[in-house]
Amino acid sequence: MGKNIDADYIQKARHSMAHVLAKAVCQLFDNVKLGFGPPIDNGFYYDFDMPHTIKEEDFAAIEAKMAEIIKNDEEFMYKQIDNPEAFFASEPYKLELISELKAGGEEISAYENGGFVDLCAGPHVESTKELRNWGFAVASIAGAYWRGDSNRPMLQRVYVHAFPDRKELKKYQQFLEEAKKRDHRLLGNQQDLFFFDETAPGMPYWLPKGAKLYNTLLNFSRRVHEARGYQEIVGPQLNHRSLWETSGHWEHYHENMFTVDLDNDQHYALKPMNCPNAMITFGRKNRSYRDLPLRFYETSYLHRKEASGALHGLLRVQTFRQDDAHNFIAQNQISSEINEILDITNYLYGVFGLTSRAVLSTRPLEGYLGEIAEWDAAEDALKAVLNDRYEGKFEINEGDGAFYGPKIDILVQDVLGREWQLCTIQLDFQLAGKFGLEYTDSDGKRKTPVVIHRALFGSMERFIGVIIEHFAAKFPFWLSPIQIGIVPVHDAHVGYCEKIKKALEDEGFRVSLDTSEGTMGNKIKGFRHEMLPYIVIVGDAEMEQGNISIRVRNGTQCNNIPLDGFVSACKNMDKNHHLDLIDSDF
RNA sequence: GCUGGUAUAGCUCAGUAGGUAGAGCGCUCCCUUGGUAAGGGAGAGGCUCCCGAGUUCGAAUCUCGGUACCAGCACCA
Repeated sequence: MGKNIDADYIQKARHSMAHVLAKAVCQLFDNVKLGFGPPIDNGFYYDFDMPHTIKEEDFAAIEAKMAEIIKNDEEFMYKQIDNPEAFFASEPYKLELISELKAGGEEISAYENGGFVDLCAGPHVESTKELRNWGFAVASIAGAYWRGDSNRPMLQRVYVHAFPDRKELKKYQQFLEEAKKRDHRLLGNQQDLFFFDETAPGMPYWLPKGAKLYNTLLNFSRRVHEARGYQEIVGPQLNHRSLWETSGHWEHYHENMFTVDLDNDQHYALKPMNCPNAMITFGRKNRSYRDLPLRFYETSYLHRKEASGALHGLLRVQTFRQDDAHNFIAQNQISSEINEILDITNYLYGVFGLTSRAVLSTRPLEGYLGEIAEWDAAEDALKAVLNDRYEGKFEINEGDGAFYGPKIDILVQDVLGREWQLCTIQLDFQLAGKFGLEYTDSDGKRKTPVVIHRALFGSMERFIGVIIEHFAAKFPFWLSPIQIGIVPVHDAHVGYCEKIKKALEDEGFRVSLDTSEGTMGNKIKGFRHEMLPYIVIVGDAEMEQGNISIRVRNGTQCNNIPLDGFVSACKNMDKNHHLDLIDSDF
């Protein structure tokens, strides 16, 4: 090819291929109106508006037509259009863009390949010839609002996977297969962790093993926060609407709240967030500057009514718990407190082997509350902290903060390189004031505290969904719902197995002994299917020597090792949250 | 909420121009008493084929409405 395949070239080629797709679709179907066709990470898409509804059956024909166009060696040529409104008269979406471009004083440019002209700023590859070795496949079809606006028409979006050669496409498709196997909904069902019922959409039922996982994680979070000076509180599930009016939720968040209307015309709502009750709790007493930072940790159940199409396994639910806290601080404690919170976050994510990056969202241009000077000071403080911690490598989303204060979001990458937003740390200059909260400063004056809303795992449900996929349900020892399975070679060994089980349980481990009928091979199969970290196997040889043999989840076999050596290894993994299983030197 | 799709045994799925449903795995029982991911044989499971209404002599199969789920969009922890 002789072309330099760098990221820019790939973008250019994908975008060129989007034109090929558009041409193919225009040739195959009648009355096609064109929207946008940009390149994306795994290829490109193009939005169409047309009477024919594209179905999966159409994919092959589209691919064949695209291949034909590519084979034709069509040159991409810049095309001067003197009267774009006339030229694109039958393309309403393009006309909209043209008028906007003109209003912005920008040039109207178009590209042509093989007689097909599309409004486009370019650049493109020289000819479809360059796309000959590319691997591409129509991936899916979906509805997408014109310009992402739910009030505007919905177009048909065709997604195409496209890579510089067929091998890479294949590799990407295999990656998708792998991701599919790790889908937490699939694994959650296979591993008996959780399920959903039609009568409670978006509200998971936790099965015994899932509940074990959930509680292990929650208790870990509790211990970490307690050690860092957080105090756990538990507020009510249901509050009278007057509370939500004070906090502003009744006005701004009503659509997302499950409300309860009583016969006596009193109205309540299930809490969608913990903050208002934390405010009430702070206000219960006179507070001194000596009490700050005051950190209330809370993991209550939250309920949020979501658009039906938004629900997605554990990653988007309607009832969930957070490792939530509200930190009340003085103005001059912002830096130190944010630093402290980022410390905890890094520690927590490190335990799971998750890497992360930070995004700072700053003051919105409109609709923000408070003084600009206060915002600027806070943003400078946050930038300084992030600069220090991430060596300048963090993103800034200008104007994307909440109306009440700037925020830091942490995005986490899992082993497959996919990114999830879990953690959010939000400064709030407004809420304490709404509740009339004050503390007495060292100079005797009454001051309003700054509040930090922060959830580090985010929602426990979403976090569990992410780590199920991250670990492919092969959890580290400390987190495994069942840590050790025991298999007797035959019935005569059951008594010895029971002794081992008791010894392990006395040390606090979660153990399962299979005394059912059936071959040991089947029992081992069952435990392996459950992804248990260790399977202890004992028969005559082990009984004689008072030892055990272990089958480690990674396939390693350790024969005739002392029980106490195994126990201390397990204790070590539990205490230090080892990511890997110890498989030697017991 | 929007666009398109799916809804049949515990799981994965097949099926019939509309005439009271099948496979594999799992499960149960019997035989096998075993040394590390499926030993052999037999059998049970759906009788509302997601729910409701309609068409029809007859609907799980057709039509309409609803619900849930799936792929996206929008929204979001």
